[in-house]
Amino acid sequence: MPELPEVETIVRDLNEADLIGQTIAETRVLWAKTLAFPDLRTFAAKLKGRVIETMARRGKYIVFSLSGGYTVLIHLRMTGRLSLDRDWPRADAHARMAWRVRRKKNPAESLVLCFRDPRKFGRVWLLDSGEPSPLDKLGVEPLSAALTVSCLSRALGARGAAVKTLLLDQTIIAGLGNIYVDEALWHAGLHPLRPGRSLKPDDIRRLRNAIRHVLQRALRAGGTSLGTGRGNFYGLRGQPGRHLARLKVYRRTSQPCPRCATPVERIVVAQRGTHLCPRCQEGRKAGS
DNA sequence: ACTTTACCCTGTAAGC
DNA sequence: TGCTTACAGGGTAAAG
Repeated sequence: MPELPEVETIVRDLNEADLIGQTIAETRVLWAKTLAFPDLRTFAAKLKGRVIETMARRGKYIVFSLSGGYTVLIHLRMTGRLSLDRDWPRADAHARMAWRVRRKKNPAESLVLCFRDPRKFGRVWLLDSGEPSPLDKLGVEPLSAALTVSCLSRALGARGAAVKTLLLDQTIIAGLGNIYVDEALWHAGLHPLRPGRSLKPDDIRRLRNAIRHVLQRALRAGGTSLGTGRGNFYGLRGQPGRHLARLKVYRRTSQPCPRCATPVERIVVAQRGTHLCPRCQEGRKAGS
């Protein structure tokens, strides 16, 4: 389940590959619903001949800026993966979309960017300049200087919903998912069910620091791979993330809290499995 | 305007 | 062993 550190890892991999300045020669759609705005007739035609100018990340979106003002967005959702291959996917039940890139120096050499997604939740957008974009709705980038204590205080302080629910809301902070929300709340010593408006200035300050700490650590480890299954996270070159061993509570139900050895508890918040230390994150439910 | 629920999907693990 | 069922979850749309 790629969240900010995983998506950022892939974008960094992409930027290390020789893609900037190269031309999209051909697009193949293997699962039509992957297109967020189904316009199959024009999709491949609009992309043909476009030059890749930049590749970046916003929230959990991968953003390709192409010549002519076009933007391609890729959201991996739960199980999406990208890879760079020598040829089109063959007999690959999970391949959903692929692009052949023509290299300036060696046009004969084929390079194919392939999007795979067993669960079919991932989506791809093609946007003309000025078109409404899913990026418009995104909140603050948590690793940017914009995530200040006062910014977080304004966003959370007026809301009655559980702090975990608010942190998962991409219109408030862009890029956090289930793993890093649980981890950040543990680091901050905050119960996931605490209402946003119950948070005091010091709670907000700890939360802000915890979010950045957790994301930076995960990023340095190349993301989190949970270890089982094909839906697992892998980078562009198929490398797993190394952050799993550093998780404090996520998917560690009944195992000792690394801080106080109390068994980690699992509850459900916002329809998501939620992991916490009932002692370190205790008694803060009611607020005040 | 806000909050909650249903839905999209299929690999994996648990249950019989 | 083989089949069936529950579960995982990001985001959006519909419902409350």
